[in-house]
Amino acid sequence: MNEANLADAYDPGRVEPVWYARWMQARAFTPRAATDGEGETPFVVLLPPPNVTGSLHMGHVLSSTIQDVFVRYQRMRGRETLWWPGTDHAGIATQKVVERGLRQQGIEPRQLGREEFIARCWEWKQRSHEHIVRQMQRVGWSLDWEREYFTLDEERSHAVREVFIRLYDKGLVYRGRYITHWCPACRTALSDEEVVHEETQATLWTVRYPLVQGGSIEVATTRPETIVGDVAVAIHPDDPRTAALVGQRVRLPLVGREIPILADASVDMEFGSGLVKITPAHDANDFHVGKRHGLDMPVVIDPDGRMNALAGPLAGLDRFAARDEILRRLEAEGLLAGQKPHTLSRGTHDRCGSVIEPYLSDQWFVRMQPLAAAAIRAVEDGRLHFTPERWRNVYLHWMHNIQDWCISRQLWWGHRIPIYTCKGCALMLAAHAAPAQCTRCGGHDFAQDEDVLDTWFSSWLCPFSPMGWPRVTADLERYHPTTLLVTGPDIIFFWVARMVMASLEFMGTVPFEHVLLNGILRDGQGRKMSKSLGNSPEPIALMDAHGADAVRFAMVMLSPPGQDTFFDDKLVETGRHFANKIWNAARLVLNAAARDGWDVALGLGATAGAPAGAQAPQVFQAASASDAFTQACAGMWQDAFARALPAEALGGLRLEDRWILHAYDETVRAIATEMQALRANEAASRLYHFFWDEYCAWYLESIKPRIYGEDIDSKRTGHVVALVLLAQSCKLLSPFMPFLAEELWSRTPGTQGLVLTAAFPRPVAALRDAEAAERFGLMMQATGALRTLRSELRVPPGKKAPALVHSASGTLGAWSGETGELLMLHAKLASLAPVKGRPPESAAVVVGDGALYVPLGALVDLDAERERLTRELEKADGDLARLEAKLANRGFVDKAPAAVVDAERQRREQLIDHRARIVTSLSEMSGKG
RNA sequence: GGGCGAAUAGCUCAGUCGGCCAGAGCGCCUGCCUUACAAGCAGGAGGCCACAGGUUCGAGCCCUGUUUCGCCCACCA
Repeated sequence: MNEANLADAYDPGRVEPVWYARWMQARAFTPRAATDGEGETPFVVLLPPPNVTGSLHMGHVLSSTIQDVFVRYQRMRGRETLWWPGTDHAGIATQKVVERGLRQQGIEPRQLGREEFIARCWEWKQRSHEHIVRQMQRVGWSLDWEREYFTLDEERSHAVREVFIRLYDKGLVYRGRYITHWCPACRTALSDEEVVHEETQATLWTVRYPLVQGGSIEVATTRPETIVGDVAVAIHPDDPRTAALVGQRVRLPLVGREIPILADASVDMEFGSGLVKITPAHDANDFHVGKRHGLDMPVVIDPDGRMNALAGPLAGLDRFAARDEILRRLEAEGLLAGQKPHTLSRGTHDRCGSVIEPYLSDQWFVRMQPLAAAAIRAVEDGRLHFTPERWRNVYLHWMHNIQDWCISRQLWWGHRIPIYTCKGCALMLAAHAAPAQCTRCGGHDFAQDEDVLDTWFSSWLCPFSPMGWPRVTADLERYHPTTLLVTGPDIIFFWVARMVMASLEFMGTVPFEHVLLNGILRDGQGRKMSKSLGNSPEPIALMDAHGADAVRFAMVMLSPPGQDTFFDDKLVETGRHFANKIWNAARLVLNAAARDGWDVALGLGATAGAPAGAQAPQVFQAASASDAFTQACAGMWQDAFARALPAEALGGLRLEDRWILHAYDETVRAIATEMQALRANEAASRLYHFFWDEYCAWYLESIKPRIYGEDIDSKRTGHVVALVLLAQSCKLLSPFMPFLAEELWSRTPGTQGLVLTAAFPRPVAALRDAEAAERFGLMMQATGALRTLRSELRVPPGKKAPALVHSASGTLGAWSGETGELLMLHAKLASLAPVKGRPPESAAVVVGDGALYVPLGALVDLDAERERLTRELEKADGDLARLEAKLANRGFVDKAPAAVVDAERQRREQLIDHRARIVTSLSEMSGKG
């Protein structure tokens, strides 16, 4: 029990902090054998490992809370459930953070040396890890921390090396000198996926290249600074100028070097001047031209983005400064023939935003096509599903057009490439450790590759590396493949697709059965929430302000699968209000029962030992310590939901009891359906509606006279149903709002253990009661109509009005008993008496098979009432006309399903009746008024 | 240049198999501090379901086209 008191207003800050530790203590997140007939296959979810140096952002909160909802739901259903946590070493991100920290201390990272630098990274990782784990626990995620891994720990490193070695030996990993994306700020190569392309306004310059034989040609370029790296000028073979130009040479402006003009079909004749400069070392397209024609490939830019010695007068300048400089010089020499604005798609590094430099260097690659083939089949033959389904096409399109994966990074923090080169004969061997002896020359001296692997080269093993692969462990056999992966569509290529390939290659199975893509959170302007934009609210601060449960509920309810969500702090208030509502409803139910004394409230004998008295919350606590009481309650809960309520024992269920139990059962069914379809948002909505509108607004209001009244039987039944449904609601709420659910569960008598391990409610056929649903529905409808009437006629809220009821069937049976009593309560009626016809000077409400009349007395003027009735008549006429037209349409009557036609006919009868009674009311009123 | 998504109340969004009068939260207006809750209760206003055609007895939903916005992919210098 927490310090929060049921007498106080809800304060999540006092309720939430204690529970996570209790759950851990109970080892509630480690998988346990299935119960409730929940099959043999465990429900396994892999947490997308957050960057260890990062901190939680709203995207994590959304995605992982959705996971938690499914995990908690399945766990409560009785399925063996495992949600596997881990953190990612995040190569570039972490290295940059540590570098920045060192520079702030005046230390230049590269001078520190590799080993020392890595040691600093580990220190930083240690601190950072603690921070992010605390954050994850704050949100309440039910992860099995006993199985936590780190993508750079020893076991994962072994798996990474093993995978590299196997791929290398199979010829799927190769080293080569190719153009790759290079980040000059991070001084490393990148994969295609790490480059974001954006449309940019640039300039297309036209530069005059003098022909050696005299005259000149014009060449268009957006990158004049690379002129120093040009090795040729290309023209399309079909260009009419080809015959005259090919074979000629031009003299490079400023540089003076002579280069050939050659023909290549990749040139677009329509673009620019139809002549293109070829810089193989600094342009991907030019690289291919260079390959085709066997050209030199001089690198003129250094890894840090500055022009190198080959750039002559530009040497030492940053590439953009060099651009300005060369333009100035070209201009001065009259070689700049023109310039015009030009939009181009420019690549930047997704981590640091620097403009990518296409760069020729030696890198390691994974040959992807052989791996992709299996990954395509797995989706095409249905072993792997996407929700929403359209993402399947995104995945397949990428797979079909897959490019080789550049996996080497010129960094220190990461998995060092397990390649050892013999210093004697240059033989390269892939191995877990330095080989003792060279297999070719017998040498003993080896040098390990200096580079590390792309972070994703460890992440793509997550479906099996946490389980100890390549060792065959019990966990590997039991929990691979996993069941569900929930993640954002932005990492389908980075991660999802690659995991599929890795699992198929090394495990022979898909890594998971379902992929649920959650939406991306956007701010009010539609921008993706990101740390760099600073437009993402700080989740912990949000939880401090509103409670973790509130944030969780809001995120889940407001984010349908695969749809981007515009997020606003205000949305979280919906969750906070709901939490508050739940708390207050529990206060009402628990305190009311306690006030009556638990023995009375629950029909236990006076010997049960539950003290009665005024100190409600304490009474409640003391009561739950009583064994006899606890057992009695527990039995009752069980009876209630295993075999329907023992109605007689409770003194008989009243209409509202039967109705709310029916509504509860409907909700249980709906939630099961929605969860099955992976629509957690819909499940949350159903729960919200049930608890707020049905349980609180109608049911609890209905039973107040009973639980505050004198009739013991009636009181008792009300208490029991209210308490039972409170307990059941705690279970329903637990996946979504686990802290509050746990707190209230612990305070509800008869509950045992933790709610997160309680059995999730299942539908109970015996609770269904169509008749109660119909009668209560009628009462709600009449209440609504009477309330509107009161409001429109300006009856003071405190004033109770007498009402008369007329039934067309003549029996008045429907309104004579419980229905009438409930109506009097909700519509604030002083009395409800039968009447044959419409009394004079009364307002009428037409409902069901009869009408309700409220004598106006001196309350209102008749004109207002006449006006109101006239409006209602117009509406009825409109409805009727529309319906008549529909039924007069032979096409509809002949072709629509019989049930639909019947329903419409029935509705017409009702409407005719309804209208007639309005007309009667009006004419009587005219007669009198 | 290709592909995908969105367009529904003032705002943010649901709307599942085409079938009652299109819903919710927030905001707005009116009235209520009614013994769980003013973080609340009751009532209300507010909609050419982007536009134009089509299919159908019937369309927010299916088809075709158009417009606007967003995203992804792509080696036009």
